[in-house]
Amino acid sequence: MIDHEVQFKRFLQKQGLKLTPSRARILEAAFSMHEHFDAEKLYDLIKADNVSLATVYRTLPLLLEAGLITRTVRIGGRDRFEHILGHPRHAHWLCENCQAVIETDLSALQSAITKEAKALKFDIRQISLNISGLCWKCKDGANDSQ
Amino acid sequence: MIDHEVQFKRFLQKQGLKLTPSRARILEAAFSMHEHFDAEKLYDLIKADNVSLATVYRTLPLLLEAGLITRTVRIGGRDRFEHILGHPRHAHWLCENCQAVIETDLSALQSAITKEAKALKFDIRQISLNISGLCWKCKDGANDSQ
DNA sequence: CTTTCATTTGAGAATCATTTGCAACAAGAA
DNA sequence: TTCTTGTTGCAAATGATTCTCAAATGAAAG
Repeated sequence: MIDHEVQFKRFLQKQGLKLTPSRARILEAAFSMHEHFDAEKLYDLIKADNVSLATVYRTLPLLLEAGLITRTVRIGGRDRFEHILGHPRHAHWLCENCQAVIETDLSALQSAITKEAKALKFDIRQISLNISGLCWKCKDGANDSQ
Repeated sequence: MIDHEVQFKRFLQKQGLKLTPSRARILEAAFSMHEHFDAEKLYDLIKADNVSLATVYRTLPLLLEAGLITRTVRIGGRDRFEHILGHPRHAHWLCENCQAVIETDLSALQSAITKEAKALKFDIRQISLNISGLCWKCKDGANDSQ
């Protein structure tokens, strides 16, 4: 059993839940994605295995709570996620024109945020830094705004 | 005419649009709120003046583009906004348990972000730093998770 | 293996914030 | 006035997410 599967199983058991085949399949699919994904994209990947979209939606919050995935940007009315494997904390730069998503390291900000958290006595579960605007491509020439 | 109204009018004219009574009313309502608000809350405030919810939804993006309001946190499936007046950039700390929203200054991070933007040649329109987790109240005693 | 009992699941219906289509309007230009 | 273009309220449409429910499954104990 792979590392993150063990982690998920442990998390589920702590809540009296089980690592069912469907859940394992969803987890696997999530970790097979090396970019952002949304519920629909995940579903496309596994619907052949007879896993319903409802179950995908039911499992996503569990993965979130287990700390195995994070919610990142929201595009076109859809929540996007990404798994944590090899994804150190990063900021998302979202171009309003071409919808491109650029990622950058967050470590420069990390310490400032942690310090603030200590002052607030806040227990951080997730940090999400999204900066929207225009990427270098759309900023100059491509004035086809909208 | 108030300052932000002038600003909105100017913005609209630049796109060949007009500052209609409905739009002015929505702008006014948005600036009368001194906390976060969502479309519905705004609508409640002005429906007596015969402004439709559809127009509220149509105007929100305009205010956003004009830089007069920002989209902040998303709670209960609803987008929340806030006007910029007297609201310097800040982070939102969202408690997953009691849904409280705490705001803190962003200036400590501002420079790091600006530096990164320069490197990326990215034209920043909006910065949104949301940190979710547990506030000091819910972190300790209140273990009524979920 | 069988019973028990809580958890899970797929399928489809239901929700609910947000968008859109449309016909009536308003305002400026010609 | 007439043409054109943007605007609005209303109602209907959309679309992601959630819920319902009866059937299936799983773990534990006999």
